Amino acid sequence: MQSCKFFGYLARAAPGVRPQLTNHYNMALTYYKTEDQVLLAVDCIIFGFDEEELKLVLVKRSMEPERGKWSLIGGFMKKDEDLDQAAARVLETLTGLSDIYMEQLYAYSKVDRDPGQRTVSVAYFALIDVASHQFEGVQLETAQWFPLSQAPHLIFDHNAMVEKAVARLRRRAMTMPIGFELLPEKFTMRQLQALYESILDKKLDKRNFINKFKSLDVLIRLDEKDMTVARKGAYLYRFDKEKYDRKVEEGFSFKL
Amino acid sequence: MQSCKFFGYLARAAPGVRPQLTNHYNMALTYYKTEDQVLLAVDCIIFGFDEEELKLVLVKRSMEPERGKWSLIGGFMKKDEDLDQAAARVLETLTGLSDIYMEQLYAYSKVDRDPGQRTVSVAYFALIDVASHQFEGVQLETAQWFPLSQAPHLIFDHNAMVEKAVARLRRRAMTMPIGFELLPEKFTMRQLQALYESILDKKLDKRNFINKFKSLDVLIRLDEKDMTVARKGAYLYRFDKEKYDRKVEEGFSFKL
DNA sequence: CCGGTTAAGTGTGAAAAACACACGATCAAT
DNA sequence: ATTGATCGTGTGTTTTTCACACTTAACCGG
Repeated sequence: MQSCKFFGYLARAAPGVRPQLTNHYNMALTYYKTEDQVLLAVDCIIFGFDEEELKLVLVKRSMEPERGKWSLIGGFMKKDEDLDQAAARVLETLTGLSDIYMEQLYAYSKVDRDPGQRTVSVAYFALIDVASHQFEGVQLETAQWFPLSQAPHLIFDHNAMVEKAVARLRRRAMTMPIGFELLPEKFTMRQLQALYESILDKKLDKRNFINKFKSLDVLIRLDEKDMTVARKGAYLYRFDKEKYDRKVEEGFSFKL
Repeated sequence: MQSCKFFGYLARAAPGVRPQLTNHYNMALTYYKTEDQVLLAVDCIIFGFDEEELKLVLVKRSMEPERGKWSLIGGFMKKDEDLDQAAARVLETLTGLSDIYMEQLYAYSKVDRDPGQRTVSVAYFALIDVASHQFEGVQLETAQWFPLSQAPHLIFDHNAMVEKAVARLRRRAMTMPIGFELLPEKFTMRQLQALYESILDKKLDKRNFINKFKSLDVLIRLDEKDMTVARKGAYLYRFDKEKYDRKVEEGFSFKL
């Protein structure tokens, strides 16, 4: 945006001081040096859907102490990357998955949240379709899908992170037709409804649901049918990303 | 929650390693040492309302270079405080205001967002009633209220922060009767409506607005009238925090 | 090949919420 | 006493939401 933004924080901290051009750099160094630095972690709440229910990935700690304790996957942000990149890297490193929908959730910063060292953690949540994104790699010997309702106690403040992520996912689901990230490319209405039911944790009426979605006009009904699911077979649908994006720009609302 | 959470990140980073109980601490130190630390800043978007329109506080940088550039108020988080505390401290230091509604907004982390040094900034937004919270102190020689629509270009990514804060405020206003923070304790319906109109940036119908709020049942009409505002005088209302909190727990929705 | 079984697809009417809309009341100032 | 400014109020219309039950297609087994 601007060219020289060097004294942003300096200006605020010492508004009376008027440094000369000759020593900007030193002053900044001096100033910054007095400030504390902290470790910045990212933790990922990875939601998945597998035709039945909403799940999340947890990793089991395999060593003492705390053997048997579960945790979100996480890692530290490096100096040469931003938080989004760190979250994507952590996800890829630990699951082999890339190009996944991720969204920043909240920064957790309680002083004693990590007894090891002062760490601030920024939680991210990710959405993936379980079936079409099988994990690869040994890292995940310890990782496991948990049905949301059966998630165990987690270390640190990870349970709070999960709760907040669920709340966010729920709000997203109710206000915009998110959730396609959680389904395969082609899906049936039944699957979509099951997804919404498990996100919102309540039963929805079949007809009202389909009507609502039809009126949103972001689905394309294909000529194919999924014959495995019923004698009669169920139409497959595809998400119309273009129409969706156009509607997002127009700022459409959506209520379930 | 649990007692010994020490190896949370270690476990994830090196799942194959199984440290002995005797050297937990050293291993953790070694591990943590290899990770980068960064400066963590907080920047505050301070919204205010003064009977007419929505404003925000900006501080003018008074020294070269960048003289005349505006910025949000901000500062760095210290090791012995969390982000909420840091935000409250920054707000109090620079404006003398304490006990103000604040909410974490988003963490900004682009590598080059602050050319001075690698800094991640967590934005907070605050809501205050301009009239009953006059600034004190010299610090604010450089601070100034700006009507939202007339806010200037800001340093770094501060404009993006403001945009996001406005979006959040708008969503809040539409889904829960927030905004009482922005009004004096007693207020007229007209003021409340003017506030909502300036948050949502559109005209609302007087009768529908009052009906909507009446049906929410979180306002108490006082016997007093504000006679300055019209010949006839306008009823004063008070926010019923108890009822409101009860409703929030029941998870009420609200749409404007 | 025919009847039985299973899940899919489909539309309407009632209730609730949202919206548009206009005029009389009050009091101060002149 | 008249004027002017602004407050306060209620109803009818439209839109959205919700509840609800039967027919259809295809496979399966006898």
